[in-house]
Amino acid sequence: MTSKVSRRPVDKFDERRRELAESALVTLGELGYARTTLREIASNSEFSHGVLHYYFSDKLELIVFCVGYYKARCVHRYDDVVERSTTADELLEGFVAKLAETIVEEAPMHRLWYDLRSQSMFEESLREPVDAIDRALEEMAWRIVTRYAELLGAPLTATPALVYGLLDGLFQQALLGHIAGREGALGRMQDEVRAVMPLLFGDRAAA
Amino acid sequence: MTSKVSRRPVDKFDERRRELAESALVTLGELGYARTTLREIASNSEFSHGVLHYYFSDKLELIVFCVGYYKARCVHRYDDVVERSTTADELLEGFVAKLAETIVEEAPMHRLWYDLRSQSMFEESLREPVDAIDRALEEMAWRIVTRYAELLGAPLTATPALVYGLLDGLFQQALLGHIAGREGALGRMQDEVRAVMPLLFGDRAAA
DNA sequence: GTCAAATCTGGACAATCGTCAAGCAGGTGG
DNA sequence: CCACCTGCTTGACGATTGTCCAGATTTGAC
Repeated sequence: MTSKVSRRPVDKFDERRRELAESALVTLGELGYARTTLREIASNSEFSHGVLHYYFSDKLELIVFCVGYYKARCVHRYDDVVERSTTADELLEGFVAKLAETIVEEAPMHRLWYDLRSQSMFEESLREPVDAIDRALEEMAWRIVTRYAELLGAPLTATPALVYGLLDGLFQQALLGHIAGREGALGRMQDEVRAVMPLLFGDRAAA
Repeated sequence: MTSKVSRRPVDKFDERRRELAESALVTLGELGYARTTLREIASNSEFSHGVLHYYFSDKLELIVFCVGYYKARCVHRYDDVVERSTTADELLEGFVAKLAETIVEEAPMHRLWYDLRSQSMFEESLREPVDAIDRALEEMAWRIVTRYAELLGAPLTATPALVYGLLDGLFQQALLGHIAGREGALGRMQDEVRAVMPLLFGDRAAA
């Protein structure tokens, strides 16, 4: 109906690629980029290790595909908070709450992200897809602060790169602290974000 | 003369360990943690690969030793600027200049640092030495901003963790941009740091 | 000079990796 | 029923890895 042939190889093919990418991301989140092997990925799926070369020409292509697949699900993590909030304070509190929540619930994915970003400084092939995610995350942070400025009614002088750099640095430190088991790492990060956000705006920031 | 026995095995032993750590750091900076092999480290030194197990029980112990060795040389990178500066503006300009300079001249070491810090989220054994460096870097950043506040005569409300998180985030983005060959990445970071520093202080920050 | 300890070499080991290819299962079209 | 394509399994390969060790070499004490 949708096409002349009843079987749609492209859809099936891509669907299985995504399924394998899912298993690969679980493994990558557990072991990191360096220690992840194709056999371990396969053992985390319902297939054998040989099938990976049927759907991916290369280990690197698999990783790159995973990076892109990972991107799609995480760059809109705060959209709900941004859209639903009606006051600046509500937005800020919803934001810091979700920041801590995602560190607790998705720590393996976040440490994988920082691992891959580090690897991109050594592996040329990773730079483009990694940079694409970094830009998408930067836009995500920008959507938050512009909406915050709107609700606050204060002028926003910072640049997207500045905002993302600041928040990402605080987030990374909190993730490190949380994985290392340091108590209060998340709460401290929340306080830091609460302290930083008003600084990005004009004089009315005391609210 | 310096001791009863003319031969000092401990000193010699440690001296060679440092020598090998030097070669290891060169290799690690080029290839990253994942792709660095003991044979490659040895080929970057004047010894054969077997000697590494004479001075280090394990590959991991070698890496950990390298991390600690690396720490000693980098945490005082800005001490000169801090001590020599007589005005707040001079300190800030010296700081941002040195930030860009170290990215250009020591990019392999910095990407290695971020690589190792990421690995510490997967490898338990790396957490303690990595965290020690992170704390030392935090203190380094704190020395800079406290001196800056002193020269500025303005109150400093931020915490060490906040200051380090912010600066480290901006530094990391600049390093990524520089390694990826993006023009203006360093200059943009310098502008961002110049914009952020005054925000950490009281109202007199417009200077 | 002699001898033993310290130092270093280079090859070998098992384990593990990415990759590949030959072959099996199962459904589809003719 | 046969031929065929797709999806998948299994086992093997060459290469590379960390590790270990037997022996060569160097060093320093006497």
